[in-house]
Amino acid sequence: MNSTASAKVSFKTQMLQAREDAIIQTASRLLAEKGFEAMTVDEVAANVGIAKASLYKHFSSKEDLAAAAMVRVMQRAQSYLRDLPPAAPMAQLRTVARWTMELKLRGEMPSLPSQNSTLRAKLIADAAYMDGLIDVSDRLGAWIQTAQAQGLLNPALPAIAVLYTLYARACDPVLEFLRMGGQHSDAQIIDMVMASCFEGLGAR
Amino acid sequence: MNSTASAKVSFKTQMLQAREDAIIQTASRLLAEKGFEAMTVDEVAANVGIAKASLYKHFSSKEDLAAAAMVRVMQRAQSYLRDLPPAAPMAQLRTVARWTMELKLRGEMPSLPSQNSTLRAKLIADAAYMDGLIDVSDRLGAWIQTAQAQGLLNPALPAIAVLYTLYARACDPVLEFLRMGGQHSDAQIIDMVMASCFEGLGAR
DNA sequence: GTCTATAGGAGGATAGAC
DNA sequence: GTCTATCCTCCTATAGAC
Repeated sequence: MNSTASAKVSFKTQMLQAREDAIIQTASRLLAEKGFEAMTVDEVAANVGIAKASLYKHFSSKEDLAAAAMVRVMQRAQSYLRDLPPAAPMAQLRTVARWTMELKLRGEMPSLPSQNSTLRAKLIADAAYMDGLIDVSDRLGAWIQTAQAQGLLNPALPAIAVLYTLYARACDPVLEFLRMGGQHSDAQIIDMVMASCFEGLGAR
Repeated sequence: MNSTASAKVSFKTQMLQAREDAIIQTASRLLAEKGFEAMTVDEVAANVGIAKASLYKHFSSKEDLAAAAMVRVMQRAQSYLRDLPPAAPMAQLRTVARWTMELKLRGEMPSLPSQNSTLRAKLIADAAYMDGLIDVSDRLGAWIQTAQAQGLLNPALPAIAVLYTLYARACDPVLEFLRMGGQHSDAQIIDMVMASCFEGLGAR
């Protein structure tokens, strides 16, 4: 192996990696737009600009492709949480919630398959996804517990309910409902959903 | 027409009506369980215990069937709101929110097609559905505005944001997430989601 | 690994007898 | 209106040449 051959392999690998990235990114976007069932592999391939058979060289099934997209999102959340500058737990929770809403409005947040589906089974069996989910839940859970101990969270809510609520708000349809209304900017929409999430619908 | 013939026709009509009811109810349940895309007409027919071709005598397409189920839910909400005993607006809103969560946990609340789908277009073109939606929105909207005037709702939220949030909470995945955890009763789950909805995640 | 072409199968919708 | 049997379209997945 000389350096030229080595560089060539590396370049080739990079090209492949870049293509795979493009596939995953497109899949992620379509997953957010239409959901797993309505998304077709033809559509993903066409958007990337490759033949469907080529896509199947990278991912052995539609479920695999979608799972890769979900893993990508989860890893993105992991690195986001890991690199977050230190702050008070309650502030961290608000920051993270706002970030997920921004992702959602940018069409980069595939909705979690809460409904029974083949994708759901695939994800539960996917070690990378579950590891990411557990890591994210642990980090959020630690902040939640500390914030609870500081008396900053609604005492009627167990930590698990707070965690699930934060996950659900990342996919909140209210964001797109309000955007369809066309009366508010994205920033205003996020402020409103943040307010309803943390302060509640009722007056204080 | 003698009375016997008349009774016979009426009976026959009732049978048809009952079958159509069964079809819609089954479709509604499957719609809640799996969503529109994942639900198959074969499945609905099998669950009702009739042939698929028979189902197509009642509904001319899968979209029509699903739309009928959505209209049914909407009409149910209309009559529920109409028959609600008088109370303070804020109390009404809480009562309605709790009722929708109970429906959701009983598997009788088909999730709204927030994602782009053929069903969505069908519903927007469906007069019965849109009439129901507008009626429900008007009734809730009146309570929301009164509650706002009374200073009982979060002033950071315009009425439309409150309305959309109530709609979204009727389909909140947090309900099923918490149920999957198996740590709480349905009543406790609803109490928690009600608390996070109206009081917010933050302490007061 | 990328392509074209196609197999294979699921599911929406219909034909035609009763 | 209900059935059985079938059509036909769309979509996942693969074969085989380059």
